[in-house]
Amino acid sequence: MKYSASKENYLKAIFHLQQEQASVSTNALAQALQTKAASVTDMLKKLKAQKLLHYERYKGVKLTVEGRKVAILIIRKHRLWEYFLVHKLSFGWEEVHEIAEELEHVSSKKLTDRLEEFLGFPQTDPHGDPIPDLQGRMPVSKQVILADLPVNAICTVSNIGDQTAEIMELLNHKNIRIGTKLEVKKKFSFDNSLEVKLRNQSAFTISEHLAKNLFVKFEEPVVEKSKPVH
Amino acid sequence: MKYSASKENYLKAIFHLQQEQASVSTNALAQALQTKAASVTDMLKKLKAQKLLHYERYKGVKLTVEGRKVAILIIRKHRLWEYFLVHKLSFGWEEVHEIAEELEHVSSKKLTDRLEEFLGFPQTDPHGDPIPDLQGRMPVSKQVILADLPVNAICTVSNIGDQTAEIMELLNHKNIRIGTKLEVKKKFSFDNSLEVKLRNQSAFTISEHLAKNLFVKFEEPVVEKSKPVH
DNA sequence: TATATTATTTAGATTTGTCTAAAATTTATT
DNA sequence: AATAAATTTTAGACAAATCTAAATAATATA
Repeated sequence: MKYSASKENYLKAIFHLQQEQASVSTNALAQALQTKAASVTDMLKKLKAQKLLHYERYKGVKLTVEGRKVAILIIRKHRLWEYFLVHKLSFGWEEVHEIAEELEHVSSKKLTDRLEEFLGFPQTDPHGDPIPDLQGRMPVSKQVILADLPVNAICTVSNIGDQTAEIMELLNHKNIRIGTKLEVKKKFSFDNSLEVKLRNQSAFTISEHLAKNLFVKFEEPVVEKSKPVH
Repeated sequence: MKYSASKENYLKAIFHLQQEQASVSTNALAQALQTKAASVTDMLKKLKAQKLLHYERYKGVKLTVEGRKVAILIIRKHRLWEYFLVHKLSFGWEEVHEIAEELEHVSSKKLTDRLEEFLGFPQTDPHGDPIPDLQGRMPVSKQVILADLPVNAICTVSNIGDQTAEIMELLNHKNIRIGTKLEVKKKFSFDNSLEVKLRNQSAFTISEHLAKNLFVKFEEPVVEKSKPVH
């Protein structure tokens, strides 16, 4: 079955919002899709008629199994194209989202699968988000928020929360990207800012806001084992 | 300026039809776009209002300079994507047209230009059609129809006329593609069929219909120079 | 040239996705 | 619990792109 770009965007938005809350409200969708609540209601009725979601008026929506499948395949396309744009066409990671929003609606399944092969079956997109496989299985990455790490923790940035142009600008400036290794040097309880250090660089401070938007893979701090004396 | 996929398709179709006739009729467009004449009339009015074409009722249409520019940029995108699909994703040349019809409407100019660079600035698409450059200049290839060649002529296939799945199927079967060298062995006036020969292959017959759909670059037949006796 | 045929346009509908404004429902607050 | 506030839905409208059927214009034919 083929759905309009607009419908695909609704399904995708619902999928993402469902990560936070099991049931998604009309208003939340309207905000996510930059449209009006009335338009959302209209569309939900159509998507319900197509059995892509469970919806009862005033109750919010959930995707059906089918709706979820469609959403994941869009996300798969989006992330594969992002990977292509960054690693083959040398785009900056902060500029690819918008273009991928268009490319993800190109329908050919064969194209998606060939693209994946051409890219060497990447596991995550340039923002660190996992790429669902062609059966629509998406690895769940168990990552942790940078803000939650203890002092002296060493970690690798694996994902960016709010992928806005603003955060990307800041991260570029601070030279932080997916895969960057960080060490937490100090935490200030006054404003919850923390001081971090990159390899071969002096430490600098990042705000609580930023630290809550950086997902990392946490590696246990290496304990300086004192050499046995003999 | 950004135009809808539908409008872009109209401009593209008019451009192609203008290669044949200076002025394009409503019916010709309806047929090319697989739609009804009434729908064409409606759209022509809108495109005229946007100054993309010259149109007076009952008189047919021509693209304006602006309309032509838009059309060529779509064609540029179409052909670059076709090249990508064949040379990077290993698609067969007969299956890429449909996918490129979708990809050509992705708007980012930067994407198109980066793609062109990534592909190494190809001059023609997999069907042999020239790829316009980023200023919208398109090389005019002076090719000739295979049917018009004299006996003994040697030529290289440079373009396919009607790029339908049907002709592609036939050409694949006969092992003819862009770049294939052919020698015209015989011409039969009875049905205008002709016998051709590929390198290292025995001669076979092709129909007039096919011969009129194969564009070739003609090389003067090599005259067997008798070796000087001494 | 008058008439038949074909091509094109107009008029009026339809579908998709959106909107505003008003009404209905749910949730929060006194 | 009654009322206020917020959320959600309905009703009615609109723009884009399409359609059918009828009307009009251009072209071909007798």
